[in-house]
Amino acid sequence: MATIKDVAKLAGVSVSTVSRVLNGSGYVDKTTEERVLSSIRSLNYQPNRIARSLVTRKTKTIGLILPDITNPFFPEVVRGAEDEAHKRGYNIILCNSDWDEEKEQVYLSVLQQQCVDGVILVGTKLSESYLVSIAATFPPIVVIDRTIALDMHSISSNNIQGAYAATGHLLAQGCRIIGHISGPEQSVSARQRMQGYRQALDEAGIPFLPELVVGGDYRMTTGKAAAAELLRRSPQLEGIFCANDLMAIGALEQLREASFRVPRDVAVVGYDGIAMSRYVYPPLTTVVQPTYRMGERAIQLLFDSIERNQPEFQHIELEPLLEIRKSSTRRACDENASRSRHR
Amino acid sequence: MATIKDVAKLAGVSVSTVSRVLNGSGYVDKTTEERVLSSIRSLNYQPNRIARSLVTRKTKTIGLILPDITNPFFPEVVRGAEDEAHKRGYNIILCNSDWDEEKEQVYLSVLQQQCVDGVILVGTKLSESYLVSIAATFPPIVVIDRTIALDMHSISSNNIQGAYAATGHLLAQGCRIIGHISGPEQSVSARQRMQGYRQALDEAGIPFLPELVVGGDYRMTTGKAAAAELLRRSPQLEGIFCANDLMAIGALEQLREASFRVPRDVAVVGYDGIAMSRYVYPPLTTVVQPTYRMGERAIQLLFDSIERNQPEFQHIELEPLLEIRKSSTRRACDENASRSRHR
DNA sequence: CTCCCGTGTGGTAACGTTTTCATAGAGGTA
DNA sequence: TACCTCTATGAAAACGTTACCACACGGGAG
Repeated sequence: MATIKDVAKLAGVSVSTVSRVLNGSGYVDKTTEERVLSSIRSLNYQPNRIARSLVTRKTKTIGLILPDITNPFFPEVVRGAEDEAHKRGYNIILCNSDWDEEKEQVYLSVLQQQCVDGVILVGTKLSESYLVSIAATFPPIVVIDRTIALDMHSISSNNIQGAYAATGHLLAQGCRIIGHISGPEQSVSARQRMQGYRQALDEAGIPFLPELVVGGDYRMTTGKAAAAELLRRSPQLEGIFCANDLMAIGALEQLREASFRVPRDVAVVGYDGIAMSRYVYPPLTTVVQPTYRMGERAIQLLFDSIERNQPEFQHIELEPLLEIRKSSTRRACDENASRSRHR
Repeated sequence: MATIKDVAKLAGVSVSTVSRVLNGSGYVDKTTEERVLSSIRSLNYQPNRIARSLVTRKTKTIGLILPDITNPFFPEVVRGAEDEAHKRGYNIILCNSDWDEEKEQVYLSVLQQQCVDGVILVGTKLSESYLVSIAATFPPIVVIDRTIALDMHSISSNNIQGAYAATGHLLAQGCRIIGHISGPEQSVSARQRMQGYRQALDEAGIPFLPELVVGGDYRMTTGKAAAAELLRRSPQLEGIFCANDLMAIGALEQLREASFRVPRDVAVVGYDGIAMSRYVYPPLTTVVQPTYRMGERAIQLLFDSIERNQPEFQHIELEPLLEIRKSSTRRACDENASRSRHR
């Protein structure tokens, strides 16, 4: 690989001048510039980013830590982030933490050594106090899918509102006995979705029954088991609101195996709006989160922090959107074949 | 951030000694080592990878270029690669090329500037000659999902064999008029799958009819349209072998909308084994590719090239596996659908 | 006694950039 | 003429490591 010195030698100038041409900084004569550029071309020179990073202390690299890229909620977040990063000349380093705090910490430390310019944490399990404590020695951090009150960027969607809309929809479909398969207890968003569920029941004057809530962990198999448990506890069940789509899909499977008809016997609503939700049978009503936008916005926030040096921390809350499909439309469930929206 | 100099000063030794402790290279006295280690701890020192990379010319970073992380075939490949990379102390830089040759080239160049130690190309559209031509000036490259004959690592699964098994399965189910929704023409794997399809028909003594093949591009909507076209051309259709699962899922949707029963009227088989395939209705028979393993093996190959300096290029071919589900089993297809509960 | 080798340590030149400072000519102004 | 400013350029010091070389000490072999 040719270096800046080779270019300088070939063009008959000093490395300083080549550097100035490269960065468009300082004065450089028109004709020398052309000479330099042609040397660059003929040597097929590409500046070494590592060397550049060492002196500028910027790597144009952003670390993205998420639980598991295999989980269909995350790829779109990543895509949003990567697209936006690429536009701005940044690269993304991907890390899978498996919802494991320790692994998250390891990755954070690796990223710090790697001198990334920023970090995006999706669905982190790290405590707010820990995050705030490391923020001082870290490049800017954006937390997605979790609201951090203090000195840190965060992006989330309004889980309470989304869950409230989902449960409200089930009520509007005539369901009165509505179960909830919740997310993991430590998860803030899971708790918020539960809260939205309770709030909707409250406002409809329906008492909250603890036995109608089964704890899950966002995985498909758990959703299936939870649905079975729910049916065991309350055979009269009319609707299930699941804290995410994967569990809802597991629930659909259980219902089918137990010969319940969806939505006629039991209506089901999920959460997240993963691509798969549209193609299960019956197509799953779900609360769509703006995942792509979340990744995109995260990069924008980091960019503002890094390049514009904007110190104010932003807490962005995006709106989730209830997308009604067949799994919950009891009124018009048989005749109305193509009511679902296509994007 | 503390540097190696700070550590050296605090421990009362030279930077060389600290470096030796850090890398476990050369002689260093037991007690000095402890003194250095405790200085490292008390300063919370972390070696700067950028500086290290500049001199060692190794970044412990691997670039992974794929078409679109949002496409459910890829996350598992990425996960396999990332897990294996993490074990070995490497990081992954993720790039989405959108099946766009130009974007692939841009990313390759960026990765080269970034001095990655290796590159994984998944489903690249770049020509073999181009790849071979850049290989000389590049870090080691592994091509996944494409066999490169020449001087380059490659990992693929046997597409002909997989497609042959899929089509053979449809024949075994009694299908005689079997359509094929193919992948993009430029794609080698797509052509191979077509070849396996033809071969199976051949051996069963069934003539190959060009009108039973509709060209697709691996996307769901195309699969849907292609299925419609296939039904228009040949209403007697008994089976469809799709070159990937997404198109198969699109086909299922079309068949449902056109009131064909799957698998009784038309049996459907997909390819890839994406997670979603299990949860559509009816569950999709598919040729499962060992995606996780492909990513994993790719890293192993790169690792051998980088650290062990093994020069021989390997062409690994993994076995795909036909996973039979309801979308193609014509014998026992009805019972489940009509067993709904009445109360 | 001398030589050599194993051990332990420090000094310093890389690595490929950017950045800061110095220099110098050209042209304008007082 | 003397001085300043603008333009154009080069030299050299960073950036934080590793790697190479030099040196010193002790002890065993000859």
